[in-house]
Amino acid sequence: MSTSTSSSPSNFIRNIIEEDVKAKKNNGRVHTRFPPEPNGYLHIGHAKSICLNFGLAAEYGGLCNLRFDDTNPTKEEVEYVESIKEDVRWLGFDWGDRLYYASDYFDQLYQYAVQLIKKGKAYVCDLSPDEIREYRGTLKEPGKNSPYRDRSVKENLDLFERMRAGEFGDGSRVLRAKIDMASGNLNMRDPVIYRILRATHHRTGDKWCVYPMYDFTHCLSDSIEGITHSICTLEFEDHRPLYDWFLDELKVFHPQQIEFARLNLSYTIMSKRKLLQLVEEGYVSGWDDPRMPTISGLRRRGYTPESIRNFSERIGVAKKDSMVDIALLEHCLRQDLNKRALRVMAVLHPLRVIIDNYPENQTEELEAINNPEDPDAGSRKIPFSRTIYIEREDFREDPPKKFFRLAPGREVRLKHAYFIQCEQVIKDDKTGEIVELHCTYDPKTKSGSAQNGRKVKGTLHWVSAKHCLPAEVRLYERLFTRENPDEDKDFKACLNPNSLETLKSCRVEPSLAGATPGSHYQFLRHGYFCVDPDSTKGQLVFNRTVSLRDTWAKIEKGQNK
RNA sequence: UGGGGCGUCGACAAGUGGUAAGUCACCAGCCUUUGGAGCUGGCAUUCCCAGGUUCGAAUCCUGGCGCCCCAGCCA
Repeated sequence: MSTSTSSSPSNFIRNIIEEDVKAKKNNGRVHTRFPPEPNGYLHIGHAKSICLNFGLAAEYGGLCNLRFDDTNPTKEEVEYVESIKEDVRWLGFDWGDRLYYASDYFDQLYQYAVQLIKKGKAYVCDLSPDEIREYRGTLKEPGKNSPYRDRSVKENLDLFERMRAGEFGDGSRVLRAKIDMASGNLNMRDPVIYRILRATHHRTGDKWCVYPMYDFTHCLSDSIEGITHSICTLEFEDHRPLYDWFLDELKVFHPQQIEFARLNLSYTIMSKRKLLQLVEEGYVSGWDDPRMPTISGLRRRGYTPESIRNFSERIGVAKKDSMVDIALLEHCLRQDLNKRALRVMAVLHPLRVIIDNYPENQTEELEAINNPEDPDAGSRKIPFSRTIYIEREDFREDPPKKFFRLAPGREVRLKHAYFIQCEQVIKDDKTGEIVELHCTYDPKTKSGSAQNGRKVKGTLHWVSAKHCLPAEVRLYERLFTRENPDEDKDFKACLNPNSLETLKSCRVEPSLAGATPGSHYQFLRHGYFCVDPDSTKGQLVFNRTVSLRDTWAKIEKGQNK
């Protein structure tokens, strides 16, 4: 994956690294890491971070670790670590033999804590959680010292050891860093660094009943791994002074932290907590529901790793809070799929068409190109016969201006086949619904062009009734109706009730028989679709990944105004 | 003056004292056996505002204004 440095847009992190390398800082070494907590599935926001960290390392000939920040056993599960590994791999990145867990460092971390105690820089505090909060003060008023702040080193060492040995109850005591209760930065007001928690950890089991807090763990884990550039999101800017304090007091390798703005995407939410809520309360079918912004959801929806990586590159990296238009993500997707997706014909809302002058029992095999964007994709044969299905919306009994599809008396082209002309409309006597069309074809227009140069405005896709395959098609719209669902008091209030439409009686061309889950196609004139794992032998199921740009829909919308 | 950040087109985003890149979106046209794709053109006399320094300021200085983050024994 050699994204050439020259073509990559400049950003402030690249500039910093560039200078560090030039100045031979860390001997010119670049080592990053992607540090997720295994408490949920990864989403597109994480993808930005993954691409950044792995991308930067690759670009400067460095390394990138995958490390799980697993310091809270009450929220973490192996299911999540497995999904995270799968997602990072799927995105196209390789952590080599550098798969780490903060829990691997628990012994070392414990020793670091002991060192702080010995330096008189940490103490065991018996205040209750409520009391700690009270003593912390407020944003504008300083806090006050804990009555336990001046315990002797000896007593602290003894108490901390007994905390670890399980002598005290959960939450009864904590180990705190002794810094400054009057600091304007709340993170510096004697933060908790160890708490007592009797919970089985997914990796260390019941070995520990004290667990280090994130702030203490994270910076020291980066230090232990020799991370040169600790890239994280903006909200940790306030924590940097604390990290600096730990690192300096302990006199260990000091990574450089750089903060950037997390990704916000229009019409979607990125909060793991809220995503979990959608899953648990059944608003979606799971973490990999194709409407979810999770990596697994995007994958099932039909997104490609290439499109996500390209997107990550194009949104840039900065410190400004921003909201990226989801149209950009969709653009990257279409751009990728346009080049690689095989074109096939599928009719989503079938309308029967009988070609009266076409021989009753004849079938022709017509040549169809697989992808006009890719000559190597070759071509295939598709069957044509007297009865076909076309898209219901491709016929209008009373066509509006600029509608150049089929209508009574009109002639259009059937893609790869013949020109047909509409002769008769058959309706249901009771409902008035159009049930079928009778047309005639011009045998001299085979493969779609007239010998006499006659032009036709519209080209329709179709399938042969006798040969087509049944299929289910799932159409997705954005999950939320508001550009920024987080602005709502209850983000679920703007959930889009029409985010999923399931079409059960679709017809697709026979070449799709045996299509495997995950494969991408362009349904001509509709959009890009992929085969869903729910497909069975008798019933193919397709997800609409993204629609094609629809100029007609835009025109018609304008006409109705 | 609690602390920390951030303000460049509708949305992203380069630019780091030499006279506003690029992308998405949008608009117009060309082309087309996908109303797809592609191609061409348009789209910030101005960079949150006001002063100042300078031959020259988005970039430097001063003062405002606006937005985001922080009071978990979560990460």
